[in-house]
Amino acid sequence: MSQFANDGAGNPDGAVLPGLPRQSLQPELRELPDATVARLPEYLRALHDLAQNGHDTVSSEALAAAAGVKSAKVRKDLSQLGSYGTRGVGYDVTLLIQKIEHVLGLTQRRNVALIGVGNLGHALAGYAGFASRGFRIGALIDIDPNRVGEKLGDLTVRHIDELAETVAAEKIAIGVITTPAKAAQMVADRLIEAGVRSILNFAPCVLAVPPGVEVRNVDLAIELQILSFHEHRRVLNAKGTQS
Amino acid sequence: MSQFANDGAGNPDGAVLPGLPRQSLQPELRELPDATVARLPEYLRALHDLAQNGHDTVSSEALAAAAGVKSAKVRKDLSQLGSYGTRGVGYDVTLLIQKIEHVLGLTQRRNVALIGVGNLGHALAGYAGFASRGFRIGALIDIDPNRVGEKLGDLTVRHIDELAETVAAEKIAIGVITTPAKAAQMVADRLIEAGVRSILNFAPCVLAVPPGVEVRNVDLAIELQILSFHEHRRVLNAKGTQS
DNA sequence: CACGATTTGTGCATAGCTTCACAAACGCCT
DNA sequence: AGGCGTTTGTGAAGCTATGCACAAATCGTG
Repeated sequence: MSQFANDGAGNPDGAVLPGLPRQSLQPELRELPDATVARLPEYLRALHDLAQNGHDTVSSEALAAAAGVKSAKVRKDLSQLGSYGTRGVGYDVTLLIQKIEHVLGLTQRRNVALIGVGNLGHALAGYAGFASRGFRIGALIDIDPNRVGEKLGDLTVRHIDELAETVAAEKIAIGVITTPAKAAQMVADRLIEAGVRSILNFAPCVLAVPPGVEVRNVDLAIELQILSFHEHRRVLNAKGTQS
Repeated sequence: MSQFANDGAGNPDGAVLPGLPRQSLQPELRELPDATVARLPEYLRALHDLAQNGHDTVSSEALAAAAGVKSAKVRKDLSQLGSYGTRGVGYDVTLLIQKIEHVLGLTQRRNVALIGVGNLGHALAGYAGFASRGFRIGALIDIDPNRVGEKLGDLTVRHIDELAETVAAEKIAIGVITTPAKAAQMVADRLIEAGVRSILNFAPCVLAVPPGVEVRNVDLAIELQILSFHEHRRVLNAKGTQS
């Protein structure tokens, strides 16, 4: 497996810096609930839509509708940022966008390396949504010599042995793993060794990483299986009620 | 937007059939906590790995390690299934696999329609992970006449106007939306009208759907933004402690 | 300037999830 | 048979997140 203890990499979990106080401190260092952090990007997306549609201000009610949550949640989340809405009016859209982008650290563009240029890797490399939301794909990496050298847009696929140099040269902050599962741990280890501390893992496996490294997993089959459960449950319930 | 009230489509939420009792009933109809349902697929993946490596039984401790969670969680989750582990020994791997697959409704293969055959759609169409985990891509749909007719593997891209017939003919249970955001709501409406009640949405937007329809959202940019937050936070903390 | 309509910010209750800790159950060995 | 080490299943405690409900603040208008 790996030289690291398994600290439970994954989205559902995540005690974040358990030693620190949740309240007070400079607003910069205040601990934010994970659930809130996960929703801020959704608000941000909604706010950008609203801004595009010419809204200057937005009420928690309206923002909640646009983001698919309840208004109380919005208010509580935003109050965590020490945000300045004005009572009777709502939130200033552009101000709120700035605030959220600041908290999420999106004021500087972050460079992403994509490791594994197969099916999914290709798709992500060509996905415009990254660039438009504050990220730049700064490197494409693979282990297959046949793929190395291939050009995609203005990037050339490089070999994984050049990972460390590439990470340094391109100031890579985030590694996206789109390799088969059996290669993923090795890739993660190398990324971490190269100094990367944020990993988005599409491989269907659990990565063991040392503390301080943040992993988020996206597993498409798992999503489908969860849907399958509800689908299945509907059928059972239907049978249950009709008898 | 849509004719439906926004019920808060999204992963973090989801009150599931609030009216029903959580306990007793036939074990088939017992309500399962959402958090548990979300983890069952992870256990399943780990169990398949273990089975492949020749393990006959597994302790909650070992399974927890393989799935990246704590052992108490595993035990509680599995006890929800009324699962039969044996004390002093652990869980029978193949039995547990069967049990979980049964609960998730994976005993029958489910057919998936993929709407939006762009970058990401192509990648998913070619992704072997679906087939190997109980799903079959039964239809490829697009709105662009230039893409309609294109062949991918043994499937031909069909026009969205044929969606309803295709859903019926191919017994589609799940719709996967990989269109641009502005088309997603329309696609969702059509899917629902055609009888689909489970949607996996890759478009960066909130879908409004009527009650009884299950939506799961996967937004890659959001995952990156959450990572960005932690990255940013690390820097702030470093500055905070060094002064 | 006062009033009414609106909307935020938040204390509090509730619900849901996680973790601990331990008794009960099991297999194995003597 | 009995004792020992192991491991499950679960009650209870603690923690996090959600949602309600309302006081405080703000704007517009007469």
